[in-house]
Amino acid sequence: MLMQSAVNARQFHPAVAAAAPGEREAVDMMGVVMTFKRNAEIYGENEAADYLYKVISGAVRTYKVLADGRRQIGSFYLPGDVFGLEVGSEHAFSAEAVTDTRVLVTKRSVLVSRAERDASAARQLWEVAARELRRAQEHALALIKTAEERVAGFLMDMAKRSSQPDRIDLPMSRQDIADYLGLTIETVSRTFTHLEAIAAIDLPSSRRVVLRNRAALSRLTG
Amino acid sequence: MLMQSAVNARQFHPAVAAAAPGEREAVDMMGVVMTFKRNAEIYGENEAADYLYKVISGAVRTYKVLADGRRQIGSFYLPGDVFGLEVGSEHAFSAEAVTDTRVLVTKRSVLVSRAERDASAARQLWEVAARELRRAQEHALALIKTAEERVAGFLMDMAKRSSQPDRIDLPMSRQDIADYLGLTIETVSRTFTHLEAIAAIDLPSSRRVVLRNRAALSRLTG
DNA sequence: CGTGCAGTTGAGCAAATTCAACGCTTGTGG
DNA sequence: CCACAAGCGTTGAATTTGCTCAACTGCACG
Repeated sequence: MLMQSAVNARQFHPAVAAAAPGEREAVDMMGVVMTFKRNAEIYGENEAADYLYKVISGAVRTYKVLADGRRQIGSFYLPGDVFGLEVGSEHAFSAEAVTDTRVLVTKRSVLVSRAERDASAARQLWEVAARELRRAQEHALALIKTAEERVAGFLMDMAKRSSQPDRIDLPMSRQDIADYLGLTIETVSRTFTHLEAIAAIDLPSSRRVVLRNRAALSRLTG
Repeated sequence: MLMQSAVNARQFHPAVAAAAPGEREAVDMMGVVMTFKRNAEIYGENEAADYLYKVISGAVRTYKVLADGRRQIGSFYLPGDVFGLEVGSEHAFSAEAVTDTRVLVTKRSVLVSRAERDASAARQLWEVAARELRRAQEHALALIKTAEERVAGFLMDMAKRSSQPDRIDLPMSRQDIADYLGLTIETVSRTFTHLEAIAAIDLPSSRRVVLRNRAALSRLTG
């Protein structure tokens, strides 16, 4: 299988083709596993959207940079999440690894042509797009709220996606959170501190959050 | 055709079935035309999303109301725009007519089953979803910007969708615009006035905007 | 043991909101 | 036909929220 993907290297992601054989690992016939170091670019805005990605471990952020340097993070993707599906032929956002990350990479055309034959594959593809739409809608909804509501909502969302029910290990920096929520790092930091002060959360370390009072937190959500 | 839709009333929108024959008009086999008065509800959040709507004339807003009464407008739909397509089985937003509005209503299942046979119909359906996703992403992007950037961007967007190149007839109130942009009516009003003061726009009346300096406006877009 | 990065905290400031008053248009009833 | 109420929009003043600028801490890594 590994040898076969070497033979078919041209059908995979450029970085896959370039990688030495030992750096990639075939998982099944649906794609190859790639690893990205912290902050490494996975793809760039306006690049051809020829591949779909599924996070195996680590975390990914998609983002845009405005003309004046402001950065807007579109989404964070955690293990199990699929990203890179675009409505057009090009990526609308850039994607980077937040931490060292392993992703399963599959050629989009393979999935699309399979979807044309297999209704359940088509439905899966639709599901990915659907999730993306819902995410964007909820993100827009969050951005009309106050700083405290945004941060509380972010934590609730992360908790829901976390493996442990009430503990969150944040893979991303305060700057990442700020750029996702449309706030400054200072405001995010202050809000974390404030949420700790009112006993809604605990902050054993800056990247670890324990939900101490879910009810209070969800009341702050707006 | 009109009589036939009367016979098949059960497959149409409840309001269609309830309407007297003279109040609806069949356009083609894809659906029936319905009219909604200013501020009339077209569908509600959490209702079954069994129909697709295409604006013929007028304007439509989709929105959610938060627990504390704040309203977030998801989108405005102008003639030619399709709305009501949801990723799940229920509407994520409510929809209302902004002004007296005529829409073409089609049963979703009809389009879906056609898409299963006809690839171009499938592509059209995908296109509608794609536009919706792009819209939501751009909306989120707009909401991290300053008030002036949001308003300028909104006007540029409306101008792009307007029939006349540099003149916009706004169908919606300042409150609608404010709820769409995540601002207050006062801030929207002040920003309009300010844009007029710097000669970026003219305001012959409160609902009419003339773009006087597109370059200045797009510079303010961020 | 420094150096650099990430995060926190404080003080002052700018942007947007809130509260309030007022003008204009529209529609309605006397 | 006029008077007046209601809705919409604008403007002003005070207040609040979040941002900017700046200093400082803790920690990891060379």
